[in-house]
Amino acid sequence: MYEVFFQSLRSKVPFTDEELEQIRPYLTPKKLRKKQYLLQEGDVCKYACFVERGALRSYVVDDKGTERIVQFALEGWTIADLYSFITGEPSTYNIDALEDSELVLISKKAHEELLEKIPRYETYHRLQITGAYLALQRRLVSITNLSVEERYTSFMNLYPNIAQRVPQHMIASYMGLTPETLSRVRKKLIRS
Amino acid sequence: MYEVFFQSLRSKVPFTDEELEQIRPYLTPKKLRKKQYLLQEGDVCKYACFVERGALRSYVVDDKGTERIVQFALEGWTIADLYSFITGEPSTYNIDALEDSELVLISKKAHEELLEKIPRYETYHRLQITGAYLALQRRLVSITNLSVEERYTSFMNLYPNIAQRVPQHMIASYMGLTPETLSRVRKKLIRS
DNA sequence: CTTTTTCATTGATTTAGATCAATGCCATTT
DNA sequence: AAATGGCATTGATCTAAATCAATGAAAAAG
Repeated sequence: MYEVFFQSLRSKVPFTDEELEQIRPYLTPKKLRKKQYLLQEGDVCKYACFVERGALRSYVVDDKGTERIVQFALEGWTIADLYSFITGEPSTYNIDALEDSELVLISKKAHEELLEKIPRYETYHRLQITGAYLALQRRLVSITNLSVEERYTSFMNLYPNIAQRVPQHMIASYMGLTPETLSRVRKKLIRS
Repeated sequence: MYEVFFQSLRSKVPFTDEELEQIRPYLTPKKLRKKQYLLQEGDVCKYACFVERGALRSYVVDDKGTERIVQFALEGWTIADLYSFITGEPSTYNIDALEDSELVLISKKAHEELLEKIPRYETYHRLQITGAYLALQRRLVSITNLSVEERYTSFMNLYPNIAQRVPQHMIASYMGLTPETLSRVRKKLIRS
């Protein structure tokens, strides 16, 4: 169990085997069927969630009831509402499974103890956050600087695996477009 | 020297005085006059930059030559092109001073040594990145979920200090609007 | 003090993308 | 096999913001 997670740990920071065994008891496995929720708006985000298998998404719902996808997480990715996780405030996010999934959960208490006791865990976590920050920044620049066509092709190049597994209207939502607009963009790109 | 920076360190992590003195030699002071560049597109970002006094911005230039402001940094903030800083690749960002400024620079080498030698520095840096990540995420949600009016008022509430010191067209650029549109939005808000 | 330059505002027009509405296609369910 | 719901596509229309253009005011430079 936890193979993918341990592999991720190892690939970023040179953990010893003992360290990994120290980490193990802090983890909780969880399975989620497609469409089941990990977190619902209004609840406190009690776990950081590493995806071993499957696919999740986080999204917010606007006034008109439209879902806006904030993040996808395939295997090897981590997903949570970090703000709620850190502050303990109710979340404005929903997180649910797009496919049957196997997860590794880390509670806030576990996370804090790991940060304190295992310096390399802190390093791992720092690298993870840094990667997430850089990805977000790239996304922000792509939103403000690229045409919708460019954004779509850049998304497809960056995340071909997401594109294959996720329905198109969710990609539209992630890109901040309506499904109709994305459909027309695709048509235009295919023609050219 | 470095008062604001040391104050920032202390406020987030309980450094000892000795630790702070260990950090000091890794730092480089720098003054920048208004409009001078800290980083230009195509150069490698060699320093992470903490603002002691003054104001900086980072921006990218699109095909049409329009500047898109990515970030403002007033005193107490850190600014850099983290991607270029980490990877050593040429930057796509420009960073320049909006006012005469006093900075604390940390070279990549210094940063890496500090991360290794002073665990609390790693913790400080982790907390900084986490804060930056959360701010970016809030910004992304505000772009995709809020009307332009709401975004503007939320920006003004969140960063009244920036609004006071920075010309309006730069705020428009930061928000991804033309100056004309921002002007009209303001007019509308004042009337109501 | 005068001359530039930078900046904010306002108006007229254009345009990209949203919205509204309908159709057909799979894939499940029954 | 029929029925249902989720999904992508297409068309017609609407709208928010961009663009183009001009004016003034304020700030900086000479």
